[in-house]
Amino acid sequence: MAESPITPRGKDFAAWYQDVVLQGDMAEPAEIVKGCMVIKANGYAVWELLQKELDTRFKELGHSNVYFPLLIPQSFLKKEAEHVEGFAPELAVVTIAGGKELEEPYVIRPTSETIIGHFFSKWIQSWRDLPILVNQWANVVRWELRTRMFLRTTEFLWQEGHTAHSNHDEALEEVLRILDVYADVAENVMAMPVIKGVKSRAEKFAGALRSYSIESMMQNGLALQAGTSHDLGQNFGRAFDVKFQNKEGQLDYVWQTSWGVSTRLIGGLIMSHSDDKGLVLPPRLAPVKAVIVPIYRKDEEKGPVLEAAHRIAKEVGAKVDLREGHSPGAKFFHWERRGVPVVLELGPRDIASGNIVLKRRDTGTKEVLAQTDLSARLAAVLDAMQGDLLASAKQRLKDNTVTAESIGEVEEILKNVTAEKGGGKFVMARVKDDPACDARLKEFKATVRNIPLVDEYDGGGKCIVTGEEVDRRVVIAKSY
RNA sequence: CGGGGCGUGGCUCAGCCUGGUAGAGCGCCUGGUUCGGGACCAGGAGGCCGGAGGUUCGAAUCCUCUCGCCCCGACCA
Repeated sequence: MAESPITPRGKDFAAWYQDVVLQGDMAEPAEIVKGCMVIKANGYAVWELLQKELDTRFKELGHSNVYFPLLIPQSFLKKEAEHVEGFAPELAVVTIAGGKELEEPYVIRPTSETIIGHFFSKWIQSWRDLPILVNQWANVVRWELRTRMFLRTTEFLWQEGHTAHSNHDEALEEVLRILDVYADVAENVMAMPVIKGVKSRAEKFAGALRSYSIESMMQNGLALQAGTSHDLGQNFGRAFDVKFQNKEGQLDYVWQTSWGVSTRLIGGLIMSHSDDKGLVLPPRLAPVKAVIVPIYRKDEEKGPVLEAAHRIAKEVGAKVDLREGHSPGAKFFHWERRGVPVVLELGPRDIASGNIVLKRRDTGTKEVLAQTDLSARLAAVLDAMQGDLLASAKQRLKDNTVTAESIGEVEEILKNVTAEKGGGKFVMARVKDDPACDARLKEFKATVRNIPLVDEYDGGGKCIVTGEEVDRRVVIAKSY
């Protein structure tokens, strides 16, 4: 047996991840463009499926898609004090265009709150213009120091929703509604369980009043922020003079929200389910759900096998691997690495018996069934796989979540955790929402991931850093 | 930007110390035999050794400069 091209998870989780991305034909480093990647057909197809799931939900909630410019006047970024401070280090700036130095440089958008604020101020005069609910599918650029494919690249794809409301309650409702959409897609489409919560003040989006996130746990126990939804308050309204006249005839600044998920989700998907044999995709996000590998020795076997393969493929919506010059074994490995949920083997023996062999990607189990039962059985298997992937991810999250009662205990649990070696945990401990406490955790490279919206633990008690009373435990972890 | 490493066929690398006709494995192409978990045989294509300068009769190899990439640290969806 040939050596696997994939580093086992236990040996080096980071190397394993790279191998799975590459071998699964999801993406490859751009090389010639620092920190960027090429998303390949198999990866982009997953993104398209995710886009469809999200887009449908956004539209059901009344949002419309729009598109704002990639280039943003540099001065815009500076209008919101916290925002510029947060993004300044990672901006790419265009200073020359058309062969001439620009009077005012453009930044390539790292996010679009500022330029959208500008247009909101033009569009909004009255409470009757509100709410505005828009979303854009776009690319953004953030000059990151350390990149990893899908998880953090210089350029990435995402959606950013932007809404404006006449009061804070309504804006906050929007923020939480979207957080629910994200959690729904993560759990029910991606089979990736998440914890909904509020970011600590130290970790919130630059310019937001509060940020909310969904956090998930990867197989190495590291946390991944899978989506964020921001309550921007009136900060951008003030910065961009987005005013409206309310029912009482008074001028007020709008209350805004913004929210996004990115191609990072694909990284999360990979690190949630894949194994040492390669990519594992939940059926709902698998571009190809089943592949038939035809098996034949002699020419007189080839005809009937291919004929049956095509007929069955049509019936159940599978793809037939017709490549010449590859043995069936090589084909099995090929599709396995690419995360196809089900591989169907069809050879002379099956033609004779009217059967077909079905192999499930996640469990590796094989079953022989009558061709006539395949359609129903395939649907059931895909359904079961979707459910089982979520169940096992939930179990892993549960198994690797612990409580701690002192800062020393937290440090002891997390100090030796790395992306390569793994061993990460979600440590539930009481920590006050104070940047000084976040700083204390940072001493051993851990962060407050979020403060869960739903307290599933034992309520309030004393902060392990300051000793002050807090009302619940927060999620502490090392993260991507 | 600090510390470490690396640039040689498409990929992974050997060769460099001790200068003398550019190599291996994988992949690719052709033909044949194979095919129920990574097939085999035969033939073949493919490289100004990252770039520039220098030393030398002669440089992948020695010297100087340069460019780029990867890893570790400080920032982050």
